[in-house]
Amino acid sequence: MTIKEVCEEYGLTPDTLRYYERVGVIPEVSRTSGGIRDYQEEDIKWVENAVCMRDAGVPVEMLIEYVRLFQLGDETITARANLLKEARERILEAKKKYDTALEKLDYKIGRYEIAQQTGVLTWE
Amino acid sequence: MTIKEVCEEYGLTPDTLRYYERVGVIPEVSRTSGGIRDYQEEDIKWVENAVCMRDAGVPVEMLIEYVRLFQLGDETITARANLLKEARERILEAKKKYDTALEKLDYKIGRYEIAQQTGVLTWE
DNA sequence: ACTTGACTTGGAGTTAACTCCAAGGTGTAT
DNA sequence: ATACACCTTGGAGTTAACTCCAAGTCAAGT
Repeated sequence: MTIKEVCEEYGLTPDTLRYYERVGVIPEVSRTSGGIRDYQEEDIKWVENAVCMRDAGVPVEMLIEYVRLFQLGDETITARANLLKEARERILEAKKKYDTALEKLDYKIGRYEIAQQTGVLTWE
Repeated sequence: MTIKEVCEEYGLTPDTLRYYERVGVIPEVSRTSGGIRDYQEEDIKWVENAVCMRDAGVPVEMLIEYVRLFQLGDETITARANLLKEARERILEAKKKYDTALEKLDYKIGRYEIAQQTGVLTWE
């Protein structure tokens, strides 16, 4: 799979994918004899994972650390597990904040709905 | 209320609060005769709102636009309502992605839990 | 063989959202 | 009235995460 195809699949730009590889968000990608990236299933799994975690706000730094530990082998299993748990905690925290904001927004939007009938936004 | 007190209350730095005011994330704050910020209830509501929305990933640009519209008065009620709805949609989208990531993480963490007993991470 | 378009690298540039700094003013406690 | 801590502004600097660019290589079609 070429870099373009992977990008289309996951909604990234080639620059972003190359950047991910360069800084270690994903391990080095397989190449053709000519040096052109040719993503294998394994590579694509890493990409998918990176996209998923980035979409959930997991910092690039954390993904790099995970890949680094992964490449060190089975001794780092505990460390990797801890990293994953930290990521989960962060996401849960963020989600809580999102819910607070949603409540606020729903309340406000409700008030605006009424205001749009009357043309005036009352109280507060 | 001084800038420091507000900061402690909401977990911001004075620089951030002043920045919010400067770029218009919150309207101009009340001052003492000497020119020092003295946050009134009204000002604090704006701060609270800004913090809540920023924590949910709503971009500064969007908050600025909301404040701008607010200051234009009741003609902008529909525009403001639309802005709020857009913010809500974005947050809902983000939350979905967070859930996807959480599922993935929970699955992985489960596998790591097993791996930690055996010392080896099998399959995949 | 030649054109064309996509790919390569290393490095520089951009954007959003702060964060820091210098030079000076304020205000309360000795 | 003089420290002292904290406040002010305008502007510059930083950080994370891309994003763009130049100069060159590769590969598919004619």
